[in-house]
Amino acid sequence: MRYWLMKSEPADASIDDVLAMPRQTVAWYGVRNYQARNFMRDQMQVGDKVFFYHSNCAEPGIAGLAEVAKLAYPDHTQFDAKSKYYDPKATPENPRWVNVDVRATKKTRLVGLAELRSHPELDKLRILQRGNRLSITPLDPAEWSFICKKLMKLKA
DNA sequence: GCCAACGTTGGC
DNA sequence: GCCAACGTTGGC
Repeated sequence: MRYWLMKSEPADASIDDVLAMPRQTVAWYGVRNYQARNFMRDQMQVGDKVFFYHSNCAEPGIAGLAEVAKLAYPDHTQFDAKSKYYDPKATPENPRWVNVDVRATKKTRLVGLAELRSHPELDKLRILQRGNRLSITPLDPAEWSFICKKLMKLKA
């Protein structure tokens, strides 16, 4: 079992949006970064735990809990010429991009960047490193459980 | 909207 | 294989 933080732009898919979907599940399509793709393709297992992170929005931070619901499979948007995620170099015989399915399990209070940064225990968190832009990053178990404890408290 | 940081592209 | 130019990310 591994632990992940996955970024989503709330304008695209917020935690509320995903919780409102059938089976609270969404295909995590549109990842076009090789490192993030490789995490999904090579490491994610059904049942892996996920922090659902809101990025590029007024209040960036962890907004909910989720889990991996389906192993990686070809991202259908890479074949769709009308999609903004279309990749002309990808073919069904030779897909370049994959996605997992993610099931949202719970909306949490929002734990913003400033709060995350305030804890020395989270110094190594990938999302807090300078210049980090990866949309999918692993957490170690200690980081996961530390943040979970924070989420259970009402305030920072 | 700004801009720092980073990834990708493509000419050579 | 180098590296400059360009595009994207994402907090502020």
